[in-house]
Amino acid sequence: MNVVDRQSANPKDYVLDEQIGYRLRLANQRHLEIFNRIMPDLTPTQFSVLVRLLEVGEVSQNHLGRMVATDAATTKGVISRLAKKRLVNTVPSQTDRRRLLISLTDTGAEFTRRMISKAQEITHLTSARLSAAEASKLMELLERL
Amino acid sequence: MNVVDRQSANPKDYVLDEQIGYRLRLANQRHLEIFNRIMPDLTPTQFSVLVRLLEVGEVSQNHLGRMVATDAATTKGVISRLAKKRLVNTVPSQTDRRRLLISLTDTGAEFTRRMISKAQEITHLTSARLSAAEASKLMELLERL
DNA sequence: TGGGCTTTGTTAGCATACCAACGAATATCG
DNA sequence: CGATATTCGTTGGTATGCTAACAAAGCCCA
Repeated sequence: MNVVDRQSANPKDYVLDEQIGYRLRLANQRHLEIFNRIMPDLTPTQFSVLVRLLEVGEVSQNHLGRMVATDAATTKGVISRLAKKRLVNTVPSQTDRRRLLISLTDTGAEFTRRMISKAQEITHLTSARLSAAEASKLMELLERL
Repeated sequence: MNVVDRQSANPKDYVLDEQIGYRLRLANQRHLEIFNRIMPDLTPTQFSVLVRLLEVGEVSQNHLGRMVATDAATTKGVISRLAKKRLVNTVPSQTDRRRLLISLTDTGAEFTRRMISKAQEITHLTSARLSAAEASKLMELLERL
């Protein structure tokens, strides 16, 4: 069976539920549902921005976006919503007038530290149906992907 | 170390990159990028709707949404965009006047069958960095999640 | 130094994806 | 039968997440 044969196989051979993309979407959907239940005031993306800021301190908006794998346009929206909640500061850089420097407010830092225990619970609940060994195997495979 | 201790661990113990939710988002992002490259005319959700319709024939809009795990509001948008492309028909049910029956057009059915080989390529490329055994292990773990 | 290239942030546009609220139609059960 | 409950589709709102286009600022190098 050559490549062409494999690719032009009968549509019956293509089972949507067995495609990795579809499965990833469903897994993500389940995680989102858990996240929203445990941490209803933040989205996963907002939370990852806060955690990153706790790790690295002050950074420019685009750089921050790169550090959480969101593009510039998305990052802007996330930051402006976090700023509206007074969790982050946004100040223009003095040395590079293109840059907008983002950092946690005191409230934001305290809040983020408090949320981390909830985040651990979210991680725990998400992989609750797997053993510890399976969960770490899953992590490893996702990372290698 | 009791539960409270574990949950209130030092923030340093929480590494964003090791959280399953974050990893799932990145994996999904990678898949999206591949999908978009190989099948630029369709989104993954649109394609899964088409494949489902090929499997089951005519169904109501909400039922179809349930079969691909999207809520009613999302489904409506997806269907109307597919209808605009003339890939699906939408006709009111005669027996239940609330229902809108969705089915593939002839063009849509032919198109979907043709796209399936591309979809197989997408699945293949997405797990290209894993061995066959690892890929199927990943699928199993995602399914059990 | 000056002109081209790159980076930064912004905006507009599109597609998921969710919730909440709603009217219309149908089902269920007393 | 008739009141109540459920289901169906729609709409409006919010948040990601992407691309493309743009101006302003900074960088690089001839």
